[in-house]
Amino acid sequence: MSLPEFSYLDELNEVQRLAVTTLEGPVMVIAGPGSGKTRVLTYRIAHLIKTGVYPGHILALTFTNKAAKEMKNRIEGVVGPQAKRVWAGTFHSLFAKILRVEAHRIGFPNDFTIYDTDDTKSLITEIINQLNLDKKVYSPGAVRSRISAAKSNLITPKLYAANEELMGLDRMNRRPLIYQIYEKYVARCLRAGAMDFDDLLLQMFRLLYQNPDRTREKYQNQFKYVMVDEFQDTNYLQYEILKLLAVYPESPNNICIVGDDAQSIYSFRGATIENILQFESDFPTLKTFKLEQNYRSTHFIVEAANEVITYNKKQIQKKIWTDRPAGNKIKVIKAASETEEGKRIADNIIEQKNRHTLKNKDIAILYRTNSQSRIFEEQMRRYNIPYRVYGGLSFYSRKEIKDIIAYIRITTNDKDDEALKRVINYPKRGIGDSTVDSIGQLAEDNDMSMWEVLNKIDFSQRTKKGMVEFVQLIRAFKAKAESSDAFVTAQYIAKHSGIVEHLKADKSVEGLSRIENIDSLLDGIKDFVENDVLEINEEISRDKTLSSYLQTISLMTDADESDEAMDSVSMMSIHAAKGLEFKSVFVTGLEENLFPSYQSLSDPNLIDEERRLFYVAITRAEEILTLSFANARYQHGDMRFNDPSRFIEEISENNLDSVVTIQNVNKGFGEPKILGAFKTKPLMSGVPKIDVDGFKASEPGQIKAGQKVLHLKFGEGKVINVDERLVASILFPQVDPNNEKRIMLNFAKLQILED
DNA sequence: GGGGGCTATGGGGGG
DNA sequence: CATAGCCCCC
Repeated sequence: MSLPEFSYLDELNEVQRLAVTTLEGPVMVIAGPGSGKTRVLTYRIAHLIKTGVYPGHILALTFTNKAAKEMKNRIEGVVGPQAKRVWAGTFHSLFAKILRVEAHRIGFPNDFTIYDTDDTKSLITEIINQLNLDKKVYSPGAVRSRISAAKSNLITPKLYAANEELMGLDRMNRRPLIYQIYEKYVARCLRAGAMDFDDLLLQMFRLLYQNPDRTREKYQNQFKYVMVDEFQDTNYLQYEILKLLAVYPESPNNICIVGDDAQSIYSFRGATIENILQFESDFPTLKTFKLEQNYRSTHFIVEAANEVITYNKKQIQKKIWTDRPAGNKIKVIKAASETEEGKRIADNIIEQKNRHTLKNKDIAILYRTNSQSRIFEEQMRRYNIPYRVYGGLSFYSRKEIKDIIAYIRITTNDKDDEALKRVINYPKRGIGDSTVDSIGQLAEDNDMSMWEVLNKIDFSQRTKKGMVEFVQLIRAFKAKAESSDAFVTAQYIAKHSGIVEHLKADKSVEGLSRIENIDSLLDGIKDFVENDVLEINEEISRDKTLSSYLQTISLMTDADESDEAMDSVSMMSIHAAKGLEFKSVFVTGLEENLFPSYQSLSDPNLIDEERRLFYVAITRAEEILTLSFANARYQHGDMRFNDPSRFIEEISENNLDSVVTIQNVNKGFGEPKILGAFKTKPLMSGVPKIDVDGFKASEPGQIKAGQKVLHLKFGEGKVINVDERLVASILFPQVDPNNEKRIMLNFAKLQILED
């Protein structure tokens, strides 16, 4: 038992307690799903504070703002209101807040604006046009991701042009001039006083790197203890920033990272598991703790997760286990079409709610791509099941909201050309595309912002009226912002920009809801001004300007607005489900070409990432896990017939609800002609008959390569190989004579027949 | 030069 | 199925 003031330590298991109480020096916590990671993070911070560390000296980087908020609330429960002084938030939101104070040191205005993906693409498109390049070859999306990858790896335009590997790849893709677009893009962002998402990291790095004496030292002293959650999803740049903060002569290296290589699902945006390996070699005195006990899920679910992940070769060795009851086996729903998939899931939800007395909010439907949500929404409405869709088109990406925001942006930062382009002719005031283009060209040639051009150049009579109108409008907004608070200004902007008026002309349901959306945006701003919404840190939460508001919402994601009070079924992408848990989870669309996605099929590394995504999906479930797939679905406009996902087959029948899978295999098809078109591959080719009574399992350690063994489901097999994790490759000729199965010896029961 | 309607094309995950 | 680009009319 601990001293009364440390009583929270009694709520931890032994490894958790060690991770919480090892406060000094580098620490790595490898935390399996449901292993109490949040609890460890929370108590570790609480413990730091309880042992005398000033809360404002603790930096805690989380994956979502919501996670940070929850963590702070829980810390507050242990140590009281001083928890508010902890610096907790996402990399992006925290660095944005720091840059709001420091950006002038690296050539940006402190009230820089944040370009979202749309702004970035639109700017890249403009540059492509200015360079007279073909938009079909240089597709803005592809160019953007090359630039993003370069930034995430600290490759400047100069380094890019000098890098043979990158340049060679671009030449191969017939896009040799990406480096020029990159160079121009960087210059344009600087000129516009704008940072994109990658810049929030990159400019933070530059700030620390280029100002070693004052600024870097200041933040090194500020953040005496650094903690990073979901470290497996950080990229090279993020790690380099962490090193600037925590590694310096005489640094105590108080850095603690928490993560799980098996849950790394963001390599597409530059995250690299290499960071974990790098961390081990950068900090040789590192203490590592592995949290392997799963408190979330029942036995069958944990076992299925373990089975699936063994198919990935590269992993940090660990084994997740649970002492929770066996629970429900995993059910597989086979549907004829995506519509039927939706219906059967709705049926199952109703049944589960009755049989297991679940609430709607205990249930989640997960999918690989956001576009799959539509069908589920339709069916939930049909069955009167309340639901909420997370992700996809968030509130702040609606057109009417972006329009108002664009006016606010141009008001707070008149150099923001992307905002200007968005609203200079909305509502219509007679300024057409070619006029806007020529303003853009003038701005480019004179190295000034479009706003400056508007203020300096005389236009032809024809467009003059609209132009003068626009300039005076923005000037009035700026004046209002000088004298009023964010809410009053925003209200003024909404009213005088003409947007609301323009929308009122539209009497349709959509038109009305757009006006309602603008109203709720204004409510949000009012709330921001009046209530002390604590984000990140108490000391910097008093900034109530419009530009501070803009930064807050730019980094807000849908998950951050989740409404716990509502009792509705949650629908979201698997990426968005990371870190969440539900009593019952449906993982849908389990078909080859969809999950795993067709883009991943040719690359084993991408398949492994898809598998980790599947691993994340199934480990969200506490008690009930249901997998579903459709034989046929509309993809890209026409009907496709996909095979069931390989991931279903990677779960052994031990853990599947065989009654449902076997009996339903031939049920539920619509028209027979669909059946004929669907080349079904049986989940298991043959089911050998085995004498169960005579079976006697051998010790896992005794299984060796070359032996002949007996498995209760698969029959006789030959052991090809056993690796150090006690995973055996075994060929079961009766099941599949061509492919070995990977059997986890600690879970599967095998009897040695012949040595 | 600006505005509106029609056809062609392309489509992952997210801060 | 949504957006961009194109064409035609004002």
